[in-house]
Amino acid sequence: MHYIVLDLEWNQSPRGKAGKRTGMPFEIIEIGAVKLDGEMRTVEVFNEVIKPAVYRQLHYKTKEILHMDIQELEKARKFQDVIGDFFKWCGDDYIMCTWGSMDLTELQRNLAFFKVENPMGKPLLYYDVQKLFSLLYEDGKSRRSLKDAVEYLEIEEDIPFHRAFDDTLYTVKIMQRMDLDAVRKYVSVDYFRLPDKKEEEIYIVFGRYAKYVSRVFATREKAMADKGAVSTKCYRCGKALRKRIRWFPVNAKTYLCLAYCPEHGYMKGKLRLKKAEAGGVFVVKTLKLISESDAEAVQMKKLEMSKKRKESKASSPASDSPEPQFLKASSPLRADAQLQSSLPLK
DNA sequence: AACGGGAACGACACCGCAGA
DNA sequence: TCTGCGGTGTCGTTCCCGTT
Repeated sequence: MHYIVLDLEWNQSPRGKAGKRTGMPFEIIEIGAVKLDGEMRTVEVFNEVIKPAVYRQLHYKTKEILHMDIQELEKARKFQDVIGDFFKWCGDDYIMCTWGSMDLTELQRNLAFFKVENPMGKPLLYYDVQKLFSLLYEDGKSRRSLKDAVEYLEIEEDIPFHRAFDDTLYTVKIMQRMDLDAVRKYVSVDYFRLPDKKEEEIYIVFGRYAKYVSRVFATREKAMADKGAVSTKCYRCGKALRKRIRWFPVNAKTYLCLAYCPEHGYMKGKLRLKKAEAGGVFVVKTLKLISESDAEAVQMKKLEMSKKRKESKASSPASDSPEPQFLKASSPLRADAQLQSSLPLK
């Protein structure tokens, strides 16, 4: 099993949205990759630029960021040839590692656009090294730039950033300094190719949480009506849990819920609705066993959402009643927004 | 049954930061 | 300039429920 540390550079329409080709917002113009063995030792490298077929001029931003000119690209081979060699070079037992979550999506978009067979696994699991970095050194959510991470780990900045192979080398150095074993289980899922049917849906149990990726539904309503999509099963014991707080929206795309496992305690659910590439929506749900105080936080979040709205309403008519309206709002909760059973919280 | 006010919903804009 | 992600803020719509 090898690690393929990959970095791509791409270009976009020099005329902005006006000149954008459907199915190809970004055209890959360079591939850099390093193959590592299990001990993080370099086995082989791959480094090649690609002749653009769609956007034959560089976008000003691309020019600004990347250190390359169009003449260099014109001499290169075309995408279909380079990518064929690249996958041959990869072999067939590997896991991709990238800095950030976009490279594999864009790679697959380019494959689809040029009608090249996609040889990568489905579901496509990979390591997002930027995320692993955050899990190890920060809060697990922050997204540091590659340069920041390099500086943080005191890696010598002896080559410029923003060339595919050079950025790959920096990513490799970061991986070599990381305690990869500590975060090994935190694989990421690429959402370009989604499950077609129920049997293909993705369910991964990590140490501290579980993740589910649904198939594509025609509408948001159909997604939210699907049993599997909205269920809250304990990932420790498999028991279908009763919700203490039903799914409630925290913004246009995110919902939270709170369930309770008699054996393992409170479990928080977070559900995100995402747009699929070919239309429709799919669900990414994470379930996490949490402490009682975190469970209270979910309850607070729900109350906070309603309070915020009340305040924004109350501020407009400028009515100065001595007693704020929301203090007496203990009863008029909508039936579907009410707690299903009384919470032993606070 | 019709009305109206307030709570809740939900679609959308926008932000900030990452990637190119 | 464009995409992705996680988040906040705004505002029109929908729903509930008490009043008539």
